[in-house]
Amino acid sequence: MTFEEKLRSLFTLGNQKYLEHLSIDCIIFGFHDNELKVLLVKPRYADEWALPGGFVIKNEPIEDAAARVLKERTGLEDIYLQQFHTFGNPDRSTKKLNTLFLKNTGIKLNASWMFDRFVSIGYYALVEYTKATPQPDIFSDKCEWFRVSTIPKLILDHNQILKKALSHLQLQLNYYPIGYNLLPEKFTMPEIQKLYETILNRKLDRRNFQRKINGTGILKRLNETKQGVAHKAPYLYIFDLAKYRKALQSGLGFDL
Amino acid sequence: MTFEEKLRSLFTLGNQKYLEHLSIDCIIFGFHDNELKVLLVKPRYADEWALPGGFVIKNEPIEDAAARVLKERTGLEDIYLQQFHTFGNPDRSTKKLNTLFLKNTGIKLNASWMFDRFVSIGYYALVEYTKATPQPDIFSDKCEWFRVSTIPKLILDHNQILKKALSHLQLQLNYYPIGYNLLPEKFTMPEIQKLYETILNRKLDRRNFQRKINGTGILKRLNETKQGVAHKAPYLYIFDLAKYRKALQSGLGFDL
DNA sequence: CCAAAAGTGTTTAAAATACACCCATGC
DNA sequence: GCATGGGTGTATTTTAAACACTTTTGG
Repeated sequence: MTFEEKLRSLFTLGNQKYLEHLSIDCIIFGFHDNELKVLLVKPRYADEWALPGGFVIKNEPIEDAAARVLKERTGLEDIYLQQFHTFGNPDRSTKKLNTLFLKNTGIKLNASWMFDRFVSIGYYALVEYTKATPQPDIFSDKCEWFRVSTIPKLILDHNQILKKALSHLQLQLNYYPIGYNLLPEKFTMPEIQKLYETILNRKLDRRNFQRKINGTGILKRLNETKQGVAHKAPYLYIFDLAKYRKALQSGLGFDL
Repeated sequence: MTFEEKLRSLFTLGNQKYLEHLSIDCIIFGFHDNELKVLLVKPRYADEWALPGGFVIKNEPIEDAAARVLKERTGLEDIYLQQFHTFGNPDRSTKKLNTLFLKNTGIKLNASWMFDRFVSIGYYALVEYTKATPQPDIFSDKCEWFRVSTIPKLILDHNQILKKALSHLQLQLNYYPIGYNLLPEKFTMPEIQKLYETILNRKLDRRNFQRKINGTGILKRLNETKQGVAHKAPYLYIFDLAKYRKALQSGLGFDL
């Protein structure tokens, strides 16, 4: 199938495969250069960027749909995805965008399920920046990381969605462990602290942070230090996966 | 329109008015006799009870759809509704129930949008038990309050949905004020404490509770005491609505 | 040898918890 | 008059927050 055939098929027959009116938006967070990043796509012919999204296959659990979107945009699997809110204003429609898109692609269509209003279920994921290989979707020509601190105006209500994901994540930090999938396998205490600081957008006390994070038992210190760094070499840590997973389920009650 | 015509129309033409595959479930909590109650409906010809639900009109915000469900089942308006989760397993279908229903109503249909899988957005509300007038929907013959502590087996995943609503509410309790819409206009300190105890399902210390709830500033003590009660008459309180609403937005950070 | 970052404990303040006596009312 | 529930304050424990000096390494 050519690119154009694929597109035409999606616009005309997509509703045979997917649930109409329903979409998934994934907020894919990464952490790099001591900054929190989020993965965005650039729809062709559009001025604004967008959150990666997708549709729900008719017999597919919505969690699987979210995981599918994540995999398609990053290549990553088995990542913890957190549903945080469903967005359903009646003006959530990409009709304009799609019309522009079709016009530029030379496809003529009067109607499509894709012109309708969409209720979108929001999920966020925390992934290891270096392991993700950003891949644009069929509507987009780019897929890139953006610093959360400098997000441009996005399509529709995507800025709001991102904001809500972030504040949900900030709350979540107090109850559930994060970092696995987001940090390299071995990492240092200052690194994980900067991750927390970045997400919370404030400084934390080194000693207090260390005490608390150690108190959760999700970290194991190795008898290695990070090599090739200036100044004193920090210890390397890894996650204790068993305890990490347990804490994901039952929470770990501490405040930062 | 007769009842049967209404029904037939809904099953055959409902998808012209409503978004397909999408429903709303409302967990309507009330508080009475020092117990937390939840409003359930009994679908005709079914063995099990269900959460009150509804559909989303094509040009309607999903929040409005939830408010509509709440109003239709209780008569109540302007109640705070909290979206808490969206449920989307592919086996969420009431096809069996609907088939049984149609069979018993003498309506013959081969297909209907109502036989499909539904993704359901969950909202919960806290309402004043005495002000609600339970009203069955078109599919149901009963609509009644149940004690949260003794909920029977419900249809589909409704038990899980209720459980999730409750645990969401319990967490919410630490961040946002509750009680308005749930308690009578004037209420006593022991009453609101029992409300908290009921939701959290554990005893709280009288004095500590009083200190904390007063610390939030959302209560105003009246120069009246509750009349016609045995023993020492407790003071009456009302909510300071301005502060209450402010706290609803910005949170009030205390733990119980 | 010095600047820059990491390792480590203690002190202080705040918050949560535990706890006991007096008061008013209906029976 | 007594049993029952409501009103009120303090002492204790726990938890969070503030804080400083020593160690290591690269330049």
